[in-house]
Amino acid sequence: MNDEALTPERILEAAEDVLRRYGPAKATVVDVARALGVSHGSVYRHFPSKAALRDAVVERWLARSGAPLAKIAADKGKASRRLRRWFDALIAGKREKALGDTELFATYYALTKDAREIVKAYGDTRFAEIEAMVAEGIASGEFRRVDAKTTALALWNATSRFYNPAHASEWLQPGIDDAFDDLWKLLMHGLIAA
Amino acid sequence: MNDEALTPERILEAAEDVLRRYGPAKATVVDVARALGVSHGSVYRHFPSKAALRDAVVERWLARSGAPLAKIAADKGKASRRLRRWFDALIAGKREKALGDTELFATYYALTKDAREIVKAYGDTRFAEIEAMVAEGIASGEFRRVDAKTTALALWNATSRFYNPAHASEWLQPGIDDAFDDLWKLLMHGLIAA
DNA sequence: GCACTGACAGATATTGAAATCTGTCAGTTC
DNA sequence: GAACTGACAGATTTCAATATCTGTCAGTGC
Repeated sequence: MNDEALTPERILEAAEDVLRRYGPAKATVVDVARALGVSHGSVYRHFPSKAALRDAVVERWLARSGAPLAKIAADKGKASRRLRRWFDALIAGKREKALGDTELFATYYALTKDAREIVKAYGDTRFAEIEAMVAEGIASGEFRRVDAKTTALALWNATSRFYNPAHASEWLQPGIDDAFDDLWKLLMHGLIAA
Repeated sequence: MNDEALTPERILEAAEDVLRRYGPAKATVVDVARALGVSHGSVYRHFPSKAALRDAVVERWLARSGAPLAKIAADKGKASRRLRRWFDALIAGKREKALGDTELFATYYALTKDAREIVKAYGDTRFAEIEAMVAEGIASGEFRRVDAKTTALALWNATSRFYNPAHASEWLQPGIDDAFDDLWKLLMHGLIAA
């Protein structure tokens, strides 16, 4: 047992461990409580439902994933280079997780399917970062005078094959980096001011 | 019973019916044989395994899906317009199937996961059509002097969100057509000769 | 001889009874 | 009295017995 106070934070850590160990299909609230040495009723004092607990785990995970991207977006320097670094980091992060610990990645991917709201908020934040970088590129004269929002969306859509977990099985294909680079060049050719 | 000769063609039709009715999880070779009024052993005289039968069903389905695209690719006229019509037809076809009969679409999508070879061949054929259209656009001076193969791949990758069944759930989002149009404009801006 | 059947072995799927889980809450503890 | 427990109802999952399916092949019938 543990005499530390039972906090949402401690519960989340235990929940992550349990999910990592048992996977999303087998992990139960009872398991989480057992790992903490408390009754499962106690867990329900801090989270109203199993779904809410899972959502919170996903939120923590996405917050960790998004931090380096927010950092890049806030950097100084040429917008085109920053955009490219941002997408490289996005793709590298996803790929590292997907290929590094396949099972854990599958677990988180499965969880995101039930946490649509959370995932949408994460997507909105990321999208805002792209849009801001595009807008900066336009303001500096580096990019054509396109609409920042629609262009950001076009970039986001165009690159989905390289970061969307639904495509994870394709990330092992040889030449995937070249394919991204070729696509990026085409997109930038359409975006850079003449 | 039926006194027509038992042919691969008749078996495929019955298999399609059975798959449509029961779905990929429940459809059995015994069901197909029952629908034809023969013993299941007879089916195995024409297809070496259940997997081969399913593959053949997928192959037929993909051949039907691909025909209109091949036709557009072989048309005359400006490459950029033809490319756009081709992608519009690809996307419209997928979307019509996905939203028209959700269950049947899910059935075929599930089948394609086990028919990788067949799907790859289909993808190669479609890819060759794009490449040919790009090459024609370059030859006519309409497009920049890009590499046809890498550019075709870039277009294929950039648009996957709009035709890949893994994204079918997103096809109902409002503004999806505008999003595709904006992406297309950006891509063409990068491709059309100055 | 050729197309087909039907019984078979081993693999897979179904089923329903038993076990476990989720979410609640009256009661216990400190 | 705030934090926690544990028993409970109803929902979901597990498990093992049972049924069905896949793929083969010797045998039947035309």
